[in-house]
Amino acid sequence: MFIGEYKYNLDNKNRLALPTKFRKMLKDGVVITKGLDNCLFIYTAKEWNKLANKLANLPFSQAKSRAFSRMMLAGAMDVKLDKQGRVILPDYLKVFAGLNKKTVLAGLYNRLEVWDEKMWNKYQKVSEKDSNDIAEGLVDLGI
Amino acid sequence: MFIGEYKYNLDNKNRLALPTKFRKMLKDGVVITKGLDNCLFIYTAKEWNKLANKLANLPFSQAKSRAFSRMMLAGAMDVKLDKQGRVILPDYLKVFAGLNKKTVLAGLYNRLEVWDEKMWNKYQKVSEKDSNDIAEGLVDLGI
DNA sequence: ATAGTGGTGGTGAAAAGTGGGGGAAATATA
DNA sequence: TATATTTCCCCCACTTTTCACCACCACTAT
Repeated sequence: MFIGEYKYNLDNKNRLALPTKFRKMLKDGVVITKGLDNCLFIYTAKEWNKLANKLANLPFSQAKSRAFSRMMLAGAMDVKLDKQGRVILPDYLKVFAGLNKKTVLAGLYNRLEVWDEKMWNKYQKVSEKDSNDIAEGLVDLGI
Repeated sequence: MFIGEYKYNLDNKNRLALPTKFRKMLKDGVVITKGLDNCLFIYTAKEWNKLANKLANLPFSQAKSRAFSRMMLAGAMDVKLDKQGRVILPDYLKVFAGLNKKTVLAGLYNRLEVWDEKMWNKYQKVSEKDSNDIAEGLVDLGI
């Protein structure tokens, strides 16, 4: 599964390289969707299907369900890797995540996250400062 | 199934192109109807039948059920795709959804939604503000 | 030092988006 | 009823975009 932090450049054709060591796992294509904290989530087809099946059964009569589905489902896009291990990012995802040239890919076990480098650094800085406080709150989760 | 966000132009003959990757699923024709939040819903024949059965079984003794059924059933129209993968939108649906030239198609798993681009952007903006609520919804799904 | 691997940019062919014209069917009118 | 006119729909064509493949450069490891 995915761990680690990787830096890549988004080229002017919106192509983003995925870390070499993960490419064999991702060769059949991935699903990229809007994540939390202004980043993008990348899932394998398998992991995505688990998530999508839960989402598919939400009732469209509830306004909140609709908003939720529109973010996660309409926000998603399944893409294939080219021979160099790159994916093409749709414009709307690039805009959503505020991506410029320098991006950071972060492995979070069952997903990869895509961050604009500046936002990543800012987030890191804030999180480091608060990490002690954050850790205190994790007792409830058994950590 | 349908995921993703796609931009298309509605031409001056009310023709709307459907996303290329979905056309093989839709080649036998689709049902377009009035949706919620001022957009249109597009279903395959199969998915439409499921929905229509549910609607038909709503208790017609309740005014709200009747109103909802009238919107979705009387609002529906089955259309075929031309050789270019386009459908013709009836005027009343175009008016209902406030469509101009620039439209957005959104994949919501078992349906496609048709939005006027401006309304879509406005909706997205509002939803982003509610993203905290949406994130808490994720917890309920075990995500 | 050299070979191999990985990141990045470019190019050409194929496909997709979009607009228009022509023909058939339908309706209206004489 | 026949003819003329209009509307609708199908097909064709052009232009733009996309995608797959190729090539180059840099860095690393043997």
